[in-house]
Amino acid sequence: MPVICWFRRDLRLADHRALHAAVAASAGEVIPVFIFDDAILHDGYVGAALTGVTLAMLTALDHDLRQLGSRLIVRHGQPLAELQALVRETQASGVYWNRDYLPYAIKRDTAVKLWLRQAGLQAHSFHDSVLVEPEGLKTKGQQKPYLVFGSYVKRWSELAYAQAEQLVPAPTKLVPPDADLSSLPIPSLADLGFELQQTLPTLGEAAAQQRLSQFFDRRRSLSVLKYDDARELPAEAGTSQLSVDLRMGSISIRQCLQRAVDLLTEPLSAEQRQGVDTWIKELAWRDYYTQLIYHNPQMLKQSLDPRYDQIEWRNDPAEFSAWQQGQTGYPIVDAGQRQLNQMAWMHNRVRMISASFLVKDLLIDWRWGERYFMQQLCDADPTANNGGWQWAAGSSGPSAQPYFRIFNPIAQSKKHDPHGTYIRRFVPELANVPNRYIHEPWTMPQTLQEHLGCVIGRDYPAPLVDHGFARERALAAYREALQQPAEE
DNA sequence: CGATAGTTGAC
DNA sequence: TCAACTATC
Repeated sequence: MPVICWFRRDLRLADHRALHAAVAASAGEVIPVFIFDDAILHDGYVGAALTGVTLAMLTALDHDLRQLGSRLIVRHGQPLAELQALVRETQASGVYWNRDYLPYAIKRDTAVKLWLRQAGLQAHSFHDSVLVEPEGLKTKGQQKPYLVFGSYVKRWSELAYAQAEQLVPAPTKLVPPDADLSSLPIPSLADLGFELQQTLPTLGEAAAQQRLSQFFDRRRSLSVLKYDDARELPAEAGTSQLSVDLRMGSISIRQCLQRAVDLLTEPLSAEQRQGVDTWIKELAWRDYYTQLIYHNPQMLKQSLDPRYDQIEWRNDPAEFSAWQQGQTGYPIVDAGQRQLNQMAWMHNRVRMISASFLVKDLLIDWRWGERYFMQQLCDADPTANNGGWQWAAGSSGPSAQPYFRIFNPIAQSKKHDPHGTYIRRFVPELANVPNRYIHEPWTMPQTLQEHLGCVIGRDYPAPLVDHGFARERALAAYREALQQPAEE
């Protein structure tokens, strides 16, 4: 009897636990299914870039399945109803899937599991998309979920490393679904009501494997061995570029960790070892935020520390618009926002600078920024994005980013883009501005501005706000909100 | 309980 | 040094 393998954010064949188990249970008679869900597609957070990524990944998955003699069955509707129809049509004995930990997904999957059990069918869900599941790691004494990353990560490694030793292979052959089992064509973006200007990277499992190999290629000048320093430089390609693959599951998180752990067994300098360790820590952040939101689902809508929702945000629409378009007058912020608008991706260091600027300098509610990033980023992931924004706002509990630590966009720019390479790449108006002025072009003498054809206020915006002033304003607003006890 | 520490900072 | 607080063991 066939079984259904329900693909969601795990669009690959290698080290896919639900697929592996489904193949074993059915002797390869697996119905691979993806269901477009309007509740997700039109929730106001999902943008053209993430949707485009999903479509490309599905096309690649279908292609890869066909290499094994099978094909992807695509449906569109309410997941429960669609699965019920598919079970009827295929006489499947059950449904297999990898677990997802967001509130909507939990509710959806629980309903599916309940129906399957009541119908006497198999319901099998798997630990797959994270290294350590949210219930898998609690504090020692009280068995409570962790709030502090440092404490979490101390005990995370051992559990995570054990997972990295348990990879399962991709199937080598699959029984094709019945020829008359209907499948929708993979839609175009326009079909789904989206329009995408940006060019996306090459996507799919093969592309993901290539990105992983490149990042771990010791011969390349910017491999994981240089990650500790190189990740801070937005002008360099010093990051793994795997965020989109980890978002859609075109690569297995266990395989990522396995590569890193393998590399650590080789002789490495202290600096190289630090690069690998730091990257592994980034994988831990992913699990940390997953469990934080799993145990505190309200933080998707509110600050984890409710006092931060008492901040009197200014929420100026014109300033928000200027930030979105990369017209704040702060070159590093504008470069970041324009990179986002041009590439549907932004370097992580600049995400932090830009987020801090929106929240602290402009005093705009972090949720506005969170939503815009979700709509624009090709790697948009509710968990990582919410975690990152709450961190920038300082609002996620016992934060190591206290509210009085306010990023200075000029100092950050000098430190992480010292030659202005990144700025000039995305802000062409500033291409001819000398290094001395590139981080704060409004300090250029008037004659130089005119000589360069880069007059502040005409060719490039004057700063939206003075950082020194904005810093004091933010400190006052935060102090005021935090002094008051939290309202219910 | 008391001791210790808190992603990536700024002034 | 910044301000004090809280999570964790």
